[in-house]
Amino acid sequence: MKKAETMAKVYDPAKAEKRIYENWESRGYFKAAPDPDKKPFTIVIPPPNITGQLHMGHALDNTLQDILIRFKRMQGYEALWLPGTDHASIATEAKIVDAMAKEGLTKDDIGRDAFLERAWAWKDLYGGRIINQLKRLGSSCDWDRLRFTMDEGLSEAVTEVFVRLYEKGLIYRGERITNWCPHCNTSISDIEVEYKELDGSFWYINYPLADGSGYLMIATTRPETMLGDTAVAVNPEDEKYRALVGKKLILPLVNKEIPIIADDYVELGFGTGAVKITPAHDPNDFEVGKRHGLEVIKVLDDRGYVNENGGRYCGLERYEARKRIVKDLEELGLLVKVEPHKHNVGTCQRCGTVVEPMVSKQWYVKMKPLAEPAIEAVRSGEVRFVPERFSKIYYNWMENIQDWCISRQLWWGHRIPAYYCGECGGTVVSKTKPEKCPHCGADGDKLTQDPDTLDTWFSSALWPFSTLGWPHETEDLKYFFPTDVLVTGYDIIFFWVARMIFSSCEQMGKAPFRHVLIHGLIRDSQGRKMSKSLGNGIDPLEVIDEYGTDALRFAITSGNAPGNDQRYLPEKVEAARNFANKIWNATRFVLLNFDDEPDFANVDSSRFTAEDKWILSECNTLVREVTENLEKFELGVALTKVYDFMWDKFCDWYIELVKPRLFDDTDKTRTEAQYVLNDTLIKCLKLLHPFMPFVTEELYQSLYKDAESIMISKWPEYDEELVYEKETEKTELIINAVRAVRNIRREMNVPNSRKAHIIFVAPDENISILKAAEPLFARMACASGVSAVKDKTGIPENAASAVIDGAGIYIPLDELIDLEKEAERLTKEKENLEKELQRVKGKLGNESFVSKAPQKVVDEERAKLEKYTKMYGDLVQRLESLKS
RNA sequence: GGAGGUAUAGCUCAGUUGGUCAGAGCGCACGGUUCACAUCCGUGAGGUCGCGGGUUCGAGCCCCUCUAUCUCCACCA
Repeated sequence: MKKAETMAKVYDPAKAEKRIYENWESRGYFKAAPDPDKKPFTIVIPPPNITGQLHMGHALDNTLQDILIRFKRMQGYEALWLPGTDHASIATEAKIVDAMAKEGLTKDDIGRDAFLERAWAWKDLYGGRIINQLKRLGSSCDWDRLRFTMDEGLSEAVTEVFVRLYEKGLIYRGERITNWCPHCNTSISDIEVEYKELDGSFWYINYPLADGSGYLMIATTRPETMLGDTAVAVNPEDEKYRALVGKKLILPLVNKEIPIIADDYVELGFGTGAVKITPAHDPNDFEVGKRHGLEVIKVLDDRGYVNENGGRYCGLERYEARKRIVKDLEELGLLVKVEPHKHNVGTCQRCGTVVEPMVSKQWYVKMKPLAEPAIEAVRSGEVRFVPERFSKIYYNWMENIQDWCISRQLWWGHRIPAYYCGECGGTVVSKTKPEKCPHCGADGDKLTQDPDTLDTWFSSALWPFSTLGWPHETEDLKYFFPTDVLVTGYDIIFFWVARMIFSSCEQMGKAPFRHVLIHGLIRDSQGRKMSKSLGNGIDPLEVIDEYGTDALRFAITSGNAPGNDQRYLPEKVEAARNFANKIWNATRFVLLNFDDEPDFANVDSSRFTAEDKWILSECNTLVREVTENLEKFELGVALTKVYDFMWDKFCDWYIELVKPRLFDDTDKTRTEAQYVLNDTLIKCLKLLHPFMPFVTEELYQSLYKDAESIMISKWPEYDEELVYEKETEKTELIINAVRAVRNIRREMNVPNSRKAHIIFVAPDENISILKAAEPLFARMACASGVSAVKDKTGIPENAASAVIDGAGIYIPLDELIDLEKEAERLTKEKENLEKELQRVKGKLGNESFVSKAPQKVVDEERAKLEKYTKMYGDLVQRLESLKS
């Protein structure tokens, strides 16, 4: 029995995908190892969070990577796609804290060790989930190399880098204002703060002068911080206040004296011109305070409650304190007015809580020296952003970079390798706990390690080399590093891409990858960001269940420009599913028309017909273009080309054109048709495989008896032999003729059941071609017969007609013809042609066009002129004879 | 305040180096039960490529102004 007879009429992805994936995996096709005979091609995965669930962003990101990896693997590269997961310290810790809260437990209740035990258990439980979801996407990662940011090797890399940077003076510990999240209870870095515009108020408050001579009015959006005020500042140029500088104010509610100082920071003409200075809770005020030697008084604790410095407000939550303070000021008559005020408030990226700027002692990475080589790496072209415009965003950030706060008051993460001596108070940074304090010689047990952990991005910044074995000089590292492409969304350029680049420049002396392929977001059908709170997220796994992985992959990688956001539309997936089904049926057709054992050994290329050579040549062009597009990361363009070729050229034309030969057992070129069908289809499947791995594999296996797998088959190559201009012209003549006939019949409302004779009036060289195509016209254009003649004598008057390049077409329709309608139709045609002619004539009549445009373009225009003139002449004649 | 994106058919979007580039899918109209596929086939209608300038022999594509819209960064108490 033929294979095709066992194929269902409709492709069922659910049946195939699991089996195929397991086969790939068990045969070890995803594995990569250094091979001196091959060139490496490496991608490291953006490690998903262990707490993560696959979402559309992952689907897109990983599909793109898989396309590149599969393409390169087929091209003969040693293609490594290195997978892994990220411990995501703050996100994971928050989840575990939440889970514990349900049991009525807090971190402090169970202690650090027990907490970490829970965290690891969590990782074991959920860390694998996302991996299995990635597999359902068809991801061809080398799973044997699965890494985790907190596994032993990567932790070693983290410590190594920390110590190196510290020893170089690029990591320091300092007391500064940091963004503090009172909910997560940790410091966070600048980029972890998201600004949201919120409705707030401006409170205008009178601070009494100490000498009782009046008041100084200030305005604030955070009245509770006044508890920590240690001065009021005015601009030194401000005439209004010049006399007050140096005088004292009584800080209301606290009742202590604070000075009036002059500082440029205060902007003339804004607000009241006087600014309360709270060095402990505002970055600008902190700087002012430093300049003026002001006392730094912290009035809030880590949880956002007023502390003992807040006097009678001590113990109040910050917003509760705000209310009370405003009320008290009002009672004292010091509150002048309240104005509504919209302002941007920093919130915690993770939990959304309003961030409190607070002075605290944290570890920082000094960024300026690290940024410079990282900027240079992009400027020199060592790293290229695709699309290029994202390098601007990168520069913009890198050139204005602030020091990076890397310590977190969390437990889940890499512990900071710093030790403090209980004897002398000295600090030691060391890969392992020192036996003695190097400062005072105190015994090792006097040394206590910093309780804090590192920002999760500190470890992911090392990902491209830590996963390959660094700091050890491994074979993998030598072979696979630097990696080739990093694929990620633009939302993560600062968090990750930039940090990988400077970390790699610093540690490896070169950039970690050559290309950064940036993609956009997948939004909902209305263009909104998919989010949990909106509940508008689409689960890729559900889409896969319904339409298949290939359909999803197709839908999200076609029809959008690199770096642009796209909307998720179910219709798109549906169209993609239909395409998978289309090629399924095309293959089924090809197989149905094979003999049991098609013997391609006997194929004689001299027996190839015009349409054979046409499709071979078109397919050859396709191979070249798709390969070029993929090399340039123009994935969507590449995919569209394969789609158009397969559906339009291959299915709608080539298959239809060869049907007469296939259905006729005695046809002398039948084997050649079978061969070309097979050859073209296989090339197409290969070109399509990176995008739609499952269906292409399934079909490839059907076509090839002993095929191992399409994913390790050889990528098609452009063949200079396969260029057939003459045959292409011939075939296009047939195609255009068929189209024209169909058009006429449709316009004339001729039912398909009514067959009609077709008369072609054509130059000698086309006569035999058209005549020979009689069976095709019969099949494809409802022809009862075809004649091809040199001139119009003898053509019945009541014929519908059309003019194409290379032939006049006449269809005698007797009673069916409506002469007026026919004339109308031809007049429309004529007008269109006139327009074209005018355009071409105008161009060629323009002397500067003829002299300045490339010869090729001019020649093309001349050929057009000739063609159109001929067609126009024919049309005019036809119209005239109609009228008479 | 700074930077960037987008504006093309009713809808969602392509358009790779300026020269058949005015396209696709969906939708719409009309017609198709012959043996690959109705998840299909065929035919067709629909756009002065946001406005206005400029460069060029030639611009959807390059430059400038403007309008609309989105995003990122910074953030004045």
